[in-house]
Amino acid sequence: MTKFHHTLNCKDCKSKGIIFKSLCNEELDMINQNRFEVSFKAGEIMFKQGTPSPHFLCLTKGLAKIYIEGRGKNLILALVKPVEYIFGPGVYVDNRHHYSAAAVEDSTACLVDAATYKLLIRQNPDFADEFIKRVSNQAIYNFEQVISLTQKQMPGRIADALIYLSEFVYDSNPFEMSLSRQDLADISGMSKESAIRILKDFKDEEILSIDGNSINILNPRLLKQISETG
Amino acid sequence: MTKFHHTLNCKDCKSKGIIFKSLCNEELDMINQNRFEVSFKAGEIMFKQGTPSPHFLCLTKGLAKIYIEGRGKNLILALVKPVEYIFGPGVYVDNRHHYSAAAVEDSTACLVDAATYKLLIRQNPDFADEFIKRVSNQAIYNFEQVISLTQKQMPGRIADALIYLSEFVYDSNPFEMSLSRQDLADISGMSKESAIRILKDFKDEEILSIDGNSINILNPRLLKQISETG
DNA sequence: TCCCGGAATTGATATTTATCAACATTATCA
DNA sequence: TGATAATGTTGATAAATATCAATTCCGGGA
Repeated sequence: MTKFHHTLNCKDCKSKGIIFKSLCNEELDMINQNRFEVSFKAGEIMFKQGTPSPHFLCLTKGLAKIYIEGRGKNLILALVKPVEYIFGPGVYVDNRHHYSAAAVEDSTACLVDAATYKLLIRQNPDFADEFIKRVSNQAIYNFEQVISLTQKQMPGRIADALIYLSEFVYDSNPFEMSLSRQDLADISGMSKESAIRILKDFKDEEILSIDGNSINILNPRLLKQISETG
Repeated sequence: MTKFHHTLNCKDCKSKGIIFKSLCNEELDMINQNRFEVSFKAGEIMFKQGTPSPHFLCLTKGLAKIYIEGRGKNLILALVKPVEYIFGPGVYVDNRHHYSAAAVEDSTACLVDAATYKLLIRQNPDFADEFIKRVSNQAIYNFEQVISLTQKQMPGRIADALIYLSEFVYDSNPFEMSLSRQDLADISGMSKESAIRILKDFKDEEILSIDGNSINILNPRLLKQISETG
Protein backbone atom coordinates (compact mmCIF):
# COMPACT_ATOMS: atom_id res chain seq x y z
CA MET A 1 0.00 0.00 0.00
CA THR A 2 1.72 3.12 -1.26
CA LYS A 3 0.73 6.57 -0.11
CA PHE A 4 1.44 9.62 -2.21
CA HIS A 5 0.02 13.01 -2.96
CA HIS A 6 -1.63 13.27 -6.29
CA THR A 7 -0.40 16.10 -8.45
CA LEU A 8 -3.88 16.95 -9.67
CA ASN A 9 -6.28 19.17 -7.86
CA CYS A 10 -9.80 17.83 -7.20
CA LYS A 11 -11.17 20.65 -9.35
CA ASP A 12 -9.40 19.23 -12.38
CA CYS A 13 -9.73 15.56 -11.50
CA LYS A 14 -10.86 13.60 -14.55
CA SER A 15 -12.20 10.81 -12.42
CA LYS A 16 -14.20 13.06 -10.14
CA GLY A 17 -17.36 11.28 -9.16
CA ILE A 18 -20.79 12.68 -9.92
CA ILE A 19 -21.31 12.97 -6.18
CA PHE A 20 -19.19 16.10 -6.25
CA LYS A 21 -21.20 17.87 -8.90
CA SER A 22 -23.05 19.96 -6.35
CA LEU A 23 -19.88 21.33 -4.77
CA CYS A 24 -18.48 24.73 -5.71
CA ASN A 25 -14.78 25.31 -6.34
CA GLU A 26 -14.17 26.51 -2.82
CA GLU A 27 -15.70 23.36 -1.41
CA LEU A 28 -13.70 21.17 -3.77
CA ASP A 29 -10.60 22.95 -2.49
CA MET A 30 -11.56 21.96 1.01
CA ILE A 31 -11.73 18.34 -0.03
CA ASN A 32 -8.52 18.66 -1.95
CA GLN A 33 -6.65 19.90 1.08
CA ASN A 34 -7.83 16.98 3.18
CA ARG A 35 -7.18 14.13 0.84
CA PHE A 36 -4.43 11.76 -0.14
CA GLU A 37 -4.17 9.03 -2.67
CA VAL A 38 -3.35 5.40 -1.98
CA SER A 39 -2.75 2.43 -4.24
CA PHE A 40 -3.50 -1.20 -3.52
CA LYS A 41 -2.38 -4.37 -5.23
CA ALA A 42 -4.98 -6.99 -6.11
CA GLY A 43 -5.91 -8.94 -3.02
CA GLU A 44 -4.81 -6.28 -0.55
CA ILE A 45 -7.22 -5.28 2.18
CA MET A 46 -8.21 -1.62 2.05
CA PHE A 47 -9.80 -1.50 5.47
CA LYS A 48 -11.06 -4.04 7.87
CA GLN A 49 -14.36 -4.49 9.66
CA GLY A 50 -14.11 -3.28 13.25
CA THR A 51 -11.28 -0.81 12.73
CA PRO A 52 -11.77 2.96 13.13
CA SER A 53 -13.31 4.57 10.11
CA PRO A 54 -12.04 8.12 9.70
CA HIS A 55 -12.22 8.36 5.92
CA PHE A 56 -14.35 8.72 2.90
CA LEU A 57 -12.86 6.56 0.13
CA CYS A 58 -13.25 7.25 -3.55
CA LEU A 59 -12.05 4.54 -5.93
CA THR A 60 -10.27 6.09 -8.89
CA LYS A 61 -8.87 2.96 -10.54
CA GLY A 62 -9.38 -0.81 -10.33
CA LEU A 63 -12.10 -2.83 -8.62
CA ALA A 64 -12.86 -3.40 -4.96
CA LYS A 65 -15.19 -5.66 -3.02
CA ILE A 66 -16.90 -4.71 0.21
CA TYR A 67 -17.83 -7.66 2.37
CA ILE A 68 -19.02 -8.59 5.81
CA GLU A 69 -16.91 -11.10 7.68
CA GLY A 70 -19.27 -13.59 9.22
CA ARG A 71 -18.61 -16.91 10.89
CA GLY A 72 -15.85 -18.31 8.70
CA LYS A 73 -17.66 -17.16 5.58
CA ASN A 74 -17.69 -13.75 3.96
CA LEU A 75 -20.67 -12.12 2.34
CA ILE A 76 -19.86 -9.71 -0.46
CA LEU A 77 -22.27 -6.78 -0.29
CA ALA A 78 -21.12 -4.99 -3.41
CA LEU A 79 -18.36 -4.46 -5.88
CA VAL A 80 -17.11 -0.93 -6.23
CA LYS A 81 -15.64 0.42 -9.43
CA PRO A 82 -14.35 3.87 -10.46
CA VAL A 83 -15.65 6.45 -9.79
CA GLU A 84 -17.73 5.26 -6.88
CA TYR A 85 -17.11 5.88 -3.25
CA ILE A 86 -17.22 3.95 -0.01
CA PHE A 87 -18.50 5.74 3.03
CA GLY A 88 -19.69 3.31 5.64
CA PRO A 89 -22.57 3.95 8.02
CA GLY A 90 -20.18 3.71 10.98
CA VAL A 91 -18.99 7.26 10.27
CA TYR A 92 -22.24 8.59 11.71
CA VAL A 93 -22.54 6.02 14.47
CA ASP A 94 -19.46 4.63 16.18
CA ASN A 95 -16.60 5.52 13.88
CA ARG A 96 -16.02 1.88 13.10
CA HIS A 97 -16.10 0.05 9.81
CA HIS A 98 -18.99 -2.37 9.70
CA TYR A 99 -17.66 -4.14 6.66
CA SER A 100 -14.25 -4.80 5.16
CA ALA A 101 -12.99 -3.77 1.74
CA ALA A 102 -10.33 -5.37 -0.43
CA ALA A 103 -8.91 -4.70 -3.86
CA VAL A 104 -10.01 -7.27 -6.43
CA GLU A 105 -7.81 -5.72 -9.11
CA ASP A 106 -4.87 -3.34 -8.69
CA SER A 107 -6.54 -0.17 -7.52
CA THR A 108 -6.02 3.41 -6.48
CA ALA A 109 -8.26 5.46 -4.25
CA CYS A 110 -8.56 8.95 -2.85
CA LEU A 111 -9.11 9.16 0.88
CA VAL A 112 -10.83 12.22 2.27
CA ASP A 113 -11.04 13.06 5.92
CA ALA A 114 -14.54 12.11 7.11
CA ALA A 115 -14.93 15.24 9.22
CA THR A 116 -14.49 17.40 6.13
CA TYR A 117 -17.09 15.39 4.32
CA LYS A 118 -19.58 15.64 7.17
CA LEU A 119 -19.00 19.36 7.36
CA LEU A 120 -19.84 19.75 3.69
CA ILE A 121 -23.04 17.78 4.19
CA ARG A 122 -24.04 20.29 6.85
CA GLN A 123 -23.03 23.27 4.74
CA ASN A 124 -24.44 22.37 1.36
CA PRO A 125 -28.04 21.10 1.24
CA ASP A 126 -27.70 20.00 -2.39
CA PHE A 127 -24.73 17.90 -1.46
CA ALA A 128 -26.64 16.50 1.52
CA ASP A 129 -29.57 15.63 -0.71
CA GLU A 130 -27.27 13.88 -3.15
CA PHE A 131 -25.72 11.95 -0.32
CA ILE A 132 -29.05 10.87 1.14
CA LYS A 133 -30.22 9.90 -2.33
CA ARG A 134 -27.20 7.71 -2.74
CA VAL A 135 -27.69 6.08 0.68
CA SER A 136 -31.34 5.48 -0.22
CA ASN A 137 -30.43 3.79 -3.46
CA GLN A 138 -28.07 1.56 -1.60
CA ALA A 139 -30.78 0.62 0.87
CA ILE A 140 -33.14 -0.30 -1.94
CA TYR A 141 -30.48 -2.41 -3.59
CA ASN A 142 -29.89 -4.14 -0.26
CA PHE A 143 -33.56 -5.08 -0.06
CA GLU A 144 -33.39 -6.85 -3.39
CA GLN A 145 -30.20 -8.52 -2.27
CA VAL A 146 -31.74 -9.83 0.94
CA ILE A 147 -34.71 -11.22 -0.95
CA SER A 148 -32.38 -12.87 -3.42
CA LEU A 149 -30.29 -14.41 -0.67
CA THR A 150 -33.13 -15.59 1.53
CA GLN A 151 -35.86 -16.55 -0.90
CA LYS A 152 -34.20 -17.71 -4.08
CA GLN A 153 -32.53 -21.03 -4.62
CA MET A 154 -28.99 -21.35 -5.80
CA PRO A 155 -29.57 -21.09 -9.56
CA GLY A 156 -31.55 -17.88 -9.05
CA ARG A 157 -28.85 -16.42 -6.86
CA ILE A 158 -26.05 -17.25 -9.29
CA ALA A 159 -28.14 -15.77 -12.08
CA ASP A 160 -28.50 -12.58 -10.05
CA ALA A 161 -24.77 -12.44 -9.46
CA LEU A 162 -23.96 -12.95 -13.14
CA ILE A 163 -26.43 -10.28 -14.20
CA TYR A 164 -24.96 -7.92 -11.63
CA LEU A 165 -21.45 -8.60 -12.91
CA SER A 166 -22.33 -8.23 -16.56
CA GLU A 167 -24.61 -5.22 -16.27
CA PHE A 168 -23.23 -3.21 -13.38
CA VAL A 169 -19.64 -4.22 -12.77
CA TYR A 170 -17.96 -5.08 -16.06
CA ASP A 171 -20.58 -3.41 -18.22
CA SER A 172 -20.14 -5.93 -21.00
CA ASN A 173 -20.92 -9.39 -22.29
CA PRO A 174 -18.81 -11.44 -22.63
CA PHE A 175 -16.72 -10.34 -19.71
CA GLU A 176 -13.48 -11.39 -18.05
CA MET A 177 -14.22 -12.06 -14.41
CA SER A 178 -11.51 -10.77 -12.10
CA LEU A 179 -13.24 -12.50 -9.19
CA SER A 180 -12.46 -15.97 -7.91
CA ARG A 181 -15.10 -18.69 -7.67
CA GLN A 182 -14.99 -18.19 -3.92
CA ASP A 183 -15.86 -14.52 -4.48
CA LEU A 184 -18.76 -15.52 -6.70
CA ALA A 185 -19.93 -17.86 -3.94
CA ASP A 186 -19.56 -15.06 -1.39
CA ILE A 187 -21.77 -12.82 -3.52
CA SER A 188 -24.42 -15.51 -3.77
CA GLY A 189 -24.27 -16.75 -0.20
CA MET A 190 -23.35 -20.36 -0.89
CA SER A 191 -20.37 -22.70 -0.80
CA LYS A 192 -17.70 -22.45 -3.47
CA GLU A 193 -18.49 -25.98 -4.63
CA SER A 194 -22.15 -25.19 -5.11
CA ALA A 195 -21.35 -22.04 -7.09
CA ILE A 196 -19.10 -24.07 -9.40
CA ARG A 197 -21.77 -26.71 -9.89
CA ILE A 198 -24.42 -24.15 -10.83
CA LEU A 199 -22.00 -22.56 -13.30
CA LYS A 200 -21.48 -25.95 -14.84
CA ASP A 201 -25.21 -26.56 -15.06
CA PHE A 202 -25.63 -23.23 -16.84
CA LYS A 203 -22.85 -24.23 -19.19
CA ASP A 204 -24.48 -27.62 -19.88
CA GLU A 205 -27.78 -25.89 -20.60
CA GLU A 206 -25.92 -23.54 -22.95
CA ILE A 207 -26.94 -20.47 -20.99
CA LEU A 208 -23.26 -19.59 -20.64
CA SER A 209 -19.99 -20.42 -22.21
CA ILE A 210 -17.16 -20.47 -19.71
CA ASP A 211 -13.44 -20.58 -20.36
CA GLY A 212 -11.53 -20.05 -17.16
CA ASN A 213 -12.55 -16.59 -16.09
CA SER A 214 -14.07 -15.55 -19.40
CA ILE A 215 -17.82 -15.74 -19.24
CA ASN A 216 -20.18 -15.28 -22.13
CA ILE A 217 -23.88 -15.10 -21.43
CA LEU A 218 -25.36 -16.90 -24.43
CA ASN A 219 -28.99 -16.81 -23.34
CA PRO A 220 -29.60 -13.63 -21.34
CA ARG A 221 -33.34 -14.07 -21.57
CA LEU A 222 -33.28 -17.46 -19.91
CA LEU A 223 -30.79 -16.24 -17.31
CA LYS A 224 -33.12 -13.39 -16.42
CA GLN A 225 -35.99 -15.82 -16.20
CA ILE A 226 -34.04 -18.03 -13.81
CA SER A 227 -33.30 -14.95 -11.74
CA GLU A 228 -37.00 -14.11 -11.58
CA THR A 229 -38.42 -17.54 -10.91
CA GLY A 230 -35.76 -18.06 -8.24
CA MET B 1 -58.53 3.08 8.79
CA THR B 2 -59.90 6.25 10.36
CA LYS B 3 -58.53 9.67 9.55
CA PHE B 4 -58.88 12.56 11.98
CA HIS B 5 -57.04 15.63 13.06
CA HIS B 6 -55.38 15.34 16.38
CA THR B 7 -56.26 18.06 18.84
CA LEU B 8 -52.69 18.40 20.08
CA ASN B 9 -50.05 20.49 18.47
CA CYS B 10 -46.73 18.83 17.67
CA LYS B 11 -45.06 21.24 20.06
CA ASP B 12 -46.97 19.76 22.97
CA CYS B 13 -47.08 16.19 21.74
CA LYS B 14 -46.20 13.81 24.57
CA SER B 15 -45.23 11.11 22.15
CA LYS B 16 -42.96 13.32 20.09
CA GLY B 17 -40.04 11.26 18.91
CA ILE B 18 -36.47 12.18 19.79
CA ILE B 19 -35.89 12.78 16.09
CA PHE B 20 -37.64 16.11 16.51
CA LYS B 21 -35.46 17.37 19.30
CA SER B 22 -33.34 19.43 16.93
CA LEU B 23 -36.31 21.32 15.52
CA CYS B 24 -37.30 24.78 16.78
CA ASN B 25 -40.91 25.73 17.48
CA GLU B 26 -41.34 27.32 14.11
CA GLU B 27 -40.20 24.15 12.39
CA LEU B 28 -42.47 22.01 14.54
CA ASP B 29 -45.30 24.26 13.47
CA MET B 30 -44.45 23.52 9.88
CA ILE B 31 -44.74 19.82 10.55
CA ASN B 32 -47.90 20.33 12.53
CA GLN B 33 -49.58 22.09 9.64
CA ASN B 34 -48.75 19.28 7.28
CA ARG B 35 -49.74 16.31 9.32
CA PHE B 36 -52.76 14.19 10.08
CA GLU B 37 -53.37 11.28 12.34
CA VAL B 38 -54.62 7.87 11.29
CA SER B 39 -55.57 4.79 13.25
CA PHE B 40 -55.26 1.19 12.16
CA LYS B 41 -56.75 -1.97 13.55
CA ALA B 42 -54.50 -4.96 14.15
CA GLY B 43 -53.80 -6.68 10.86
CA GLU B 44 -54.56 -3.68 8.69
CA ILE B 45 -52.05 -2.71 6.06
CA MET B 46 -50.62 0.77 6.56
CA PHE B 47 -49.02 1.03 3.16
CA LYS B 48 -48.07 -1.39 0.48
CA GLN B 49 -44.84 -2.06 -1.37
CA GLY B 50 -44.94 -0.48 -4.81
CA THR B 51 -47.44 2.26 -4.03
CA PRO B 52 -46.49 5.96 -4.06
CA SER B 53 -44.79 7.08 -0.91
CA PRO B 54 -45.64 10.70 -0.13
CA HIS B 55 -45.43 10.53 3.67
CA PHE B 56 -43.28 10.32 6.68
CA LEU B 57 -45.03 8.09 9.22
CA CYS B 58 -44.56 8.36 12.96
CA LEU B 59 -46.09 5.59 15.05
CA THR B 60 -47.67 7.02 18.18
CA LYS B 61 -49.44 3.95 19.53
CA GLY B 62 -49.40 0.19 18.93
CA LEU B 63 -46.94 -1.96 17.00
CA ALA B 64 -46.24 -2.26 13.30
CA LYS B 65 -44.21 -4.58 11.12
CA ILE B 66 -42.39 -3.53 8.00
CA TYR B 67 -41.80 -6.32 5.55
CA ILE B 68 -40.74 -7.06 2.03
CA GLU B 69 -43.11 -9.10 -0.07
CA GLY B 70 -41.07 -11.70 -1.86
CA ARG B 71 -42.13 -14.72 -3.89
CA GLY B 72 -45.04 -15.98 -1.80
CA LYS B 73 -43.12 -15.37 1.41
CA ASN B 74 -42.69 -12.17 3.36
CA LEU B 75 -39.52 -11.09 5.11
CA ILE B 76 -40.06 -8.89 8.15
CA LEU B 77 -37.32 -6.28 8.25
CA ALA B 78 -38.24 -4.68 11.53
CA LEU B 79 -40.94 -4.07 14.08
CA VAL B 80 -41.74 -0.45 14.79
CA LYS B 81 -43.05 0.74 18.11
CA PRO B 82 -43.90 4.18 19.47
CA VAL B 83 -42.30 6.62 19.06
CA GLU B 84 -40.37 5.50 16.03
CA TYR B 85 -40.90 6.56 12.49
CA ILE B 86 -41.01 4.96 9.08
CA PHE B 87 -39.52 6.88 6.21
CA GLY B 88 -38.63 4.59 3.37
CA PRO B 89 -35.69 5.10 1.04
CA GLY B 90 -38.06 5.46 -1.91
CA VAL B 91 -38.83 9.03 -0.84
CA TYR B 92 -35.44 10.10 -2.16
CA VAL B 93 -35.43 7.80 -5.17
CA ASP B 94 -38.64 6.97 -6.99
CA ASN B 95 -41.39 7.97 -4.60
CA ARG B 96 -42.41 4.37 -4.17
CA HIS B 97 -42.57 2.22 -1.08
CA HIS B 98 -39.99 -0.53 -1.23
CA TYR B 99 -41.54 -2.42 1.64
CA SER B 100 -45.01 -2.80 3.09
CA ALA B 101 -46.14 -1.97 6.60
CA ALA B 102 -48.99 -3.44 8.63
CA ALA B 103 -50.33 -2.94 12.12
CA VAL B 104 -49.57 -5.88 14.41
CA GLU B 105 -51.55 -4.33 17.25
CA ASP B 106 -54.18 -1.59 17.09
CA SER B 107 -52.13 1.46 16.22
CA THR B 108 -52.22 5.15 15.55
CA ALA B 109 -49.74 7.11 13.51
CA CYS B 110 -49.04 10.67 12.47
CA LEU B 111 -48.44 11.18 8.78
CA VAL B 112 -46.36 14.14 7.67
CA ASP B 113 -46.03 15.30 4.12
CA ALA B 114 -42.68 14.05 2.84
CA ALA B 115 -41.91 17.32 1.03
CA THR B 116 -42.09 19.18 4.33
CA TYR B 117 -39.77 16.70 5.91
CA LYS B 118 -37.26 16.92 3.09
CA LEU B 119 -37.38 20.70 3.26
CA LEU B 120 -36.51 20.62 6.95
CA ILE B 121 -33.57 18.33 6.22
CA ARG B 122 -32.28 20.96 3.82
CA GLN B 123 -32.92 23.80 6.23
CA ASN B 124 -31.64 22.41 9.48
CA PRO B 125 -28.23 20.70 9.48
CA ASP B 126 -28.71 19.30 12.97
CA PHE B 127 -31.91 17.68 11.86
CA ALA B 128 -30.19 16.36 8.74
CA ASP B 129 -27.38 14.91 10.86
CA GLU B 130 -29.89 13.21 13.12
CA PHE B 131 -31.65 11.79 10.12
CA ILE B 132 -28.47 10.45 8.54
CA LYS B 133 -27.44 9.01 11.89
CA ARG B 134 -30.71 7.17 12.08
CA VAL B 135 -30.39 5.85 8.53
CA SER B 136 -26.86 4.72 9.33
CA ASN B 137 -27.99 2.83 12.40
CA GLN B 138 -30.58 1.10 10.33
CA ALA B 139 -27.99 0.09 7.76
CA ILE B 140 -25.77 -1.38 10.46
CA TYR B 141 -28.66 -3.31 11.90
CA ASN B 142 -29.44 -4.61 8.43
CA PHE B 143 -25.91 -5.98 8.10
CA GLU B 144 -26.32 -8.04 11.25
CA GLN B 145 -29.67 -9.19 9.98
CA VAL B 146 -28.27 -10.34 6.64
CA ILE B 147 -25.52 -12.28 8.38
CA SER B 148 -28.05 -13.87 10.68
CA LEU B 149 -30.30 -14.85 7.80
CA THR B 150 -27.61 -16.13 5.46
CA GLN B 151 -25.03 -17.67 7.76
CA LYS B 152 -26.85 -18.94 10.82
CA GLN B 153 -28.92 -22.07 11.03
CA MET B 154 -32.49 -22.06 12.21
CA PRO B 155 -31.89 -22.24 15.98
CA GLY B 156 -29.51 -19.26 15.78
CA ARG B 157 -32.00 -17.28 13.77
CA ILE B 158 -34.89 -17.99 16.12
CA ALA B 159 -32.65 -17.07 19.04
CA ASP B 160 -31.88 -13.76 17.32
CA ALA B 161 -35.57 -13.10 16.79
CA LEU B 162 -36.44 -13.87 20.40
CA ILE B 163 -33.66 -11.64 21.72
CA TYR B 164 -34.83 -8.88 19.40
CA LEU B 165 -38.38 -9.23 20.64
CA SER B 166 -37.49 -9.34 24.30
CA GLU B 167 -34.84 -6.62 24.29
CA PHE B 168 -35.97 -4.20 21.63
CA VAL B 169 -39.65 -4.68 20.94
CA TYR B 170 -41.43 -5.64 24.15
CA ASP B 171 -38.63 -4.54 26.45
CA SER B 172 -39.40 -7.24 28.96
CA ASN B 173 -39.07 -10.88 29.88
CA PRO B 174 -41.43 -12.68 30.06
CA PHE B 175 -43.33 -11.07 27.25
CA GLU B 176 -46.66 -11.52 25.53
CA MET B 177 -45.99 -11.92 21.83
CA SER B 178 -48.51 -10.08 19.69
CA LEU B 179 -46.99 -11.71 16.60
CA SER B 180 -48.21 -14.89 14.98
CA ARG B 181 -45.94 -17.90 14.45
CA GLN B 182 -45.95 -17.01 10.78
CA ASP B 183 -44.63 -13.56 11.69
CA LEU B 184 -41.89 -15.13 13.78
CA ALA B 185 -41.02 -17.30 10.79
CA ASP B 186 -41.02 -14.24 8.54
CA ILE B 187 -38.56 -12.51 10.86
CA SER B 188 -36.27 -15.52 10.82
CA GLY B 189 -36.57 -16.36 7.15
CA MET B 190 -37.93 -19.89 7.48
CA SER B 191 -41.17 -21.82 7.18
CA LYS B 192 -43.81 -21.53 9.88
CA GLU B 193 -43.45 -25.22 10.67
CA SER B 194 -39.72 -24.92 11.20
CA ALA B 195 -40.15 -21.92 13.50
CA ILE B 196 -42.64 -23.87 15.61
CA ARG B 197 -40.31 -26.86 15.81
CA ILE B 198 -37.37 -24.75 17.00
CA LEU B 199 -39.58 -23.14 19.62
CA LYS B 200 -40.53 -26.57 20.82
CA ASP B 201 -36.90 -27.66 20.96
CA PHE B 202 -36.07 -24.60 23.05
CA LYS B 203 -38.96 -25.48 25.31
CA ASP B 204 -37.77 -29.08 25.67
CA GLU B 205 -34.28 -27.86 26.54
CA GLU B 206 -35.86 -25.54 29.10
CA ILE B 207 -34.46 -22.45 27.46
CA LEU B 208 -37.99 -21.08 27.21
CA SER B 209 -41.36 -21.66 28.72
CA ILE B 210 -44.16 -21.11 26.26
CA ASP B 211 -47.86 -20.83 26.90
CA GLY B 212 -49.68 -19.76 23.78
CA ASN B 213 -48.23 -16.35 23.06
CA SER B 214 -46.61 -15.86 26.46
CA ILE B 215 -42.90 -16.48 26.24
CA ASN B 216 -40.52 -16.59 29.15
CA ILE B 217 -36.81 -16.80 28.43
CA LEU B 218 -35.59 -19.05 31.23
CA ASN B 219 -31.98 -19.31 30.14
CA PRO B 220 -30.96 -16.05 28.45
CA ARG B 221 -27.28 -16.95 28.59
CA LEU B 222 -27.77 -20.14 26.61
CA LEU B 223 -30.09 -18.37 24.18
CA LYS B 224 -27.42 -15.76 23.55
CA GLN B 225 -24.87 -18.49 23.04
CA ILE B 226 -27.08 -20.19 20.47
CA SER B 227 -27.42 -16.84 18.72
CA GLU B 228 -23.66 -16.45 18.61
CA THR B 229 -22.66 -19.96 17.60
CA GLY B 230 -25.36 -19.89 14.92
C1' DT C 1 12.17 -25.97 -16.97
C1' DC C 2 10.30 -28.13 -13.07
C1' DC C 3 8.13 -27.90 -8.76
C1' DC C 4 5.01 -26.07 -5.56
C1' DG C 5 0.84 -24.11 -3.66
C1' DG C 6 -3.41 -22.31 -4.33
C1' DA C 7 -7.53 -22.38 -6.92
C1' DA C 8 -10.90 -25.13 -9.48
C1' DT C 9 -13.42 -29.30 -10.19
C1' DT C 10 -15.87 -33.54 -9.30
C1' DG C 11 -18.18 -37.22 -6.75
C1' DA C 12 -20.07 -39.25 -2.59
C1' DT C 13 -22.34 -38.36 1.49
C1' DA C 14 -24.49 -36.04 5.44
C1' DT C 15 -27.11 -32.22 7.08
C1' DT C 16 -30.40 -28.79 6.93
C1' DT C 17 -34.68 -27.22 5.69
C1' DA C 18 -39.09 -27.12 3.18
C1' DT C 19 -43.23 -29.25 1.87
C1' DC C 20 -47.24 -31.88 2.39
C1' DA C 21 -50.83 -33.86 4.92
C1' DA C 22 -53.32 -34.69 8.92
C1' DC C 23 -55.05 -33.16 13.03
C1' DA C 24 -55.70 -30.01 17.27
C1' DT C 25 -56.66 -25.75 19.10
C1' DT C 26 -58.32 -21.23 19.33
C1' DA C 27 -60.81 -17.19 17.80
C1' DT C 28 -64.80 -15.21 15.49
C1' DC C 29 -69.21 -14.26 14.52
C1' DA C 30 -74.06 -14.90 13.35
C1' DT D 1 -73.87 -20.93 21.79
C1' DG D 2 -72.41 -23.60 18.02
C1' DA D 3 -70.45 -23.57 13.55
C1' DT D 4 -66.64 -22.21 10.93
C1' DA D 5 -62.52 -20.49 9.71
C1' DA D 6 -58.00 -19.34 10.96
C1' DT D 7 -54.02 -20.53 13.40
C1' DG D 8 -51.05 -23.74 15.57
C1' DT D 9 -48.87 -28.44 15.93
C1' DT D 10 -46.91 -32.79 14.59
C1' DG D 11 -44.98 -36.47 11.71
C1' DA D 12 -43.34 -38.29 7.35
C1' DT D 13 -41.04 -37.33 3.34
C1' DA D 14 -38.62 -34.91 -0.28
C1' DA D 15 -35.70 -31.30 -1.79
C1' DA D 16 -31.89 -28.22 -1.34
C1' DT D 17 -27.44 -27.42 0.14
C1' DA D 18 -23.08 -28.09 2.70
C1' DT D 19 -19.25 -30.81 3.71
C1' DC D 20 -15.52 -33.82 2.93
C1' DA D 21 -12.20 -36.00 0.17
C1' DA D 22 -9.83 -36.75 -3.93
C1' DT D 23 -8.05 -35.02 -8.17
C1' DT D 24 -6.88 -31.77 -11.67
C1' DC D 25 -5.43 -27.40 -13.35
C1' DC D 26 -2.64 -23.40 -13.51
C1' DG D 27 0.68 -19.59 -12.50
C1' DG D 28 4.82 -18.01 -10.29
C1' DG D 29 9.12 -18.60 -8.55
C1' DA D 30 13.96 -21.29 -7.88
